[in-house]
Amino acid sequence: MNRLSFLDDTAPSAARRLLGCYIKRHVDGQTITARIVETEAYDATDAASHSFKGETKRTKVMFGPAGYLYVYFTYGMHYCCNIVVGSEGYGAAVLIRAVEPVEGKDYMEKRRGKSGVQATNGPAKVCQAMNIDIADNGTDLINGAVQLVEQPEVEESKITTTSRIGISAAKQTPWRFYITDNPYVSRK
DNA sequence: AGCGGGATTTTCT
DNA sequence: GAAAATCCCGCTT
Repeated sequence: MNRLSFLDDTAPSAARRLLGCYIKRHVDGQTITARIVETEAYDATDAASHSFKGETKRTKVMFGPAGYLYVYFTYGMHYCCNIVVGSEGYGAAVLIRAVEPVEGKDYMEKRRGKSGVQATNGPAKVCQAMNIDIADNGTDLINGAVQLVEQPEVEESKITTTSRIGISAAKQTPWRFYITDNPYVSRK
């Protein structure tokens, strides 16, 4: 087992557990670190998930083992990144919807052309800020240019659970999680 | 503060 | 050919 064994869990459990963890990005000769503050869970039983209708070329990474990065392109101009969770062969992942800059805040604000919470309070904003695109799809989160660093679990009492944003199917499923009162959360 | 539309292209039917 | 796990800007209250 590796240090990311906590990802081998159901998508909603892993999504809760990922709150507070760090994403480290190695790019342009520097290290960028961000704390995950908002997530959404998707799995194969879920009509809103890319994996719902089975594996395709696009969702191949989702069906692989946990601990890899799943990046997809959408709306003709945006990338969103997910952390693959659960068993190999089962399509599940957790969307990173918002992060709080820990290291390299200037780099992120410069790439975004925005400052403060506007730099990283949305899934496509996170990717733009951290310079993540389709070339990073399938990255190993232990050894790759994008890494996941486990942090102490966020207390259940500090986590808010809601329905997900921006989907048309399974709108009621309460699989969105965020750190209550964190200013970088995309929306209440 | 809230609503509505436009941008822009990959992916799957 | 339509939809898309979004963002930004402008217009109206």
